[in-house]
Amino acid sequence: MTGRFWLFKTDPEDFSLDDLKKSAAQTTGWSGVRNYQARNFLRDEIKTGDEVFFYHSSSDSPSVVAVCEIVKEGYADETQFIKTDLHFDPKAKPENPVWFQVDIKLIKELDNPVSLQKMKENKKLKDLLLLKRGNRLSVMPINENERNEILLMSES
DNA sequence: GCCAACGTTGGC
DNA sequence: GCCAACGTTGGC
Repeated sequence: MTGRFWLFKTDPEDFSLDDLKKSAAQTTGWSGVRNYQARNFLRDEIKTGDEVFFYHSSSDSPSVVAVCEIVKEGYADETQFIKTDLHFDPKAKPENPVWFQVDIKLIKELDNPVSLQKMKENKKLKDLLLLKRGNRLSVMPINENERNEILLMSES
C-alpha cells in the first residue's frame, strides 16, 4: 500500500529532529498548526501510513532532515482547549474543534540533509510547493517524483 | 535583525 | 464585501 507524501516544516528552536528522537517511541503529536489550509490537510487528507519529510526551517541551512510516517490520522488538537497554552483558541469547543493534528513517527534520519538551496538548484524540483515564492504553508503535499528525487539527493 | 510575503482581523 | 492595519513566517 502506498500512501501520499507530505512535507512538514518545523522551526528547530520549537521542535527539532533531536526532540523527535528523544520522544517516546520516536513519535510526536503534530499539534499547534493554526493555518486553515494546513488544517484541512491534517483533518481530511493525511492518512495513516502516509510518508512525511521532516523539514527544519529558520536554521542556518534550512533542510529536509528526516523521513517520518503518519501513525495516527486527524484528530482534535488538544492545545486549542487549554487556556494557558500558546495555541489556545477561544472559538474552539470540544464538541466542535477547529484545529486538528496527526501523530508522526520517525522512520529514518537522512544520511545527508537536503538543503533548501540544493532543492532550488534542482530543475526536477522546480514545481515543489516549498519553493514557491512566499510559501508559508507548514504542512504541504509533495508528489511522488519530487519525493523520490529528494530521497536520491539525500544519498550523496 | 531585516523585511517581503502572506493570512487574519475588524471597521466601515 | 472591501481593504487597511497588523502580526507572523521564514529566508537571508
